[in-house]
Amino acid sequence: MEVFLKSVAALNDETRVLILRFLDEYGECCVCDMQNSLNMIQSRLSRHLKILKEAGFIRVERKGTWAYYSIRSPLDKFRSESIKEITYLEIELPELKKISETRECKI
Amino acid sequence: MEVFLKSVAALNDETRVLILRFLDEYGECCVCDMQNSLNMIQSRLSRHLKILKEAGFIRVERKGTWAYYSIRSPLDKFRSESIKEITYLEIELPELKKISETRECKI
DNA sequence: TCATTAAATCAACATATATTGATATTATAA
DNA sequence: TTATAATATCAATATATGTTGATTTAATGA
Repeated sequence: MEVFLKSVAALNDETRVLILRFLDEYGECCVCDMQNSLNMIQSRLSRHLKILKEAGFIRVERKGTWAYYSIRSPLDKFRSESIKEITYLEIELPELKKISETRECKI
Repeated sequence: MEVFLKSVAALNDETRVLILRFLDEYGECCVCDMQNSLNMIQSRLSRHLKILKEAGFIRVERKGTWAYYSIRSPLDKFRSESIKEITYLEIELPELKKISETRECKI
């Protein structure tokens, strides 16, 4: 029950649904790129990434000061069905702005 | 997005997960029987039933003063996967107390 | 019509969660 | 080391949601 409710609670927020959709579309992405692309302030984004991570939807890999997030793989049936369902929603996805690669983050 | 979030929000509560599991196990059931079986006060149960109904998980059929709730059928993929996932949770299910049939409700 | 019963809704309150700006942590490089 | 940049966490506040007891609504039968 606890694990299920944690997954469901993580899905129960428009911001997090958008983040999942974003990562599913563009693949691994660092926080500052998401800040830029999704136009979210850092603390807000960080909070939601933590919730999604602890609910088992995403994973992090640290590379220096950067944290790269991506959809966890493999996902169990319920989580992957959830992601699939989110894909069907046809959310308007902002374009990916990869400033991290230019070494000009300074967000 | 709105419909998806409504479904997810409906799942995001231990009480409602239990109600779904209960209805899935025992089939159509009236409110007073659920009150008794699940040991919930009427207003609480009624609120959760409404949320589940509006999220598309269950349906009601009125028979006189009684309201019979059951899992809606057919369910779309996400909702039926959710119900399936809930079944796997192995929730301890209280037994069904069918007092409504004895005509001695007076709850 | 009036009383009774099942169910729905309301009002008050308590708890949980989201947002923001400020601060802390961690890694890198000068 | 010290400064800087990326990310995480904290504190304060606002909003959403759950619980309860009281009230309302709707259907039935005397």
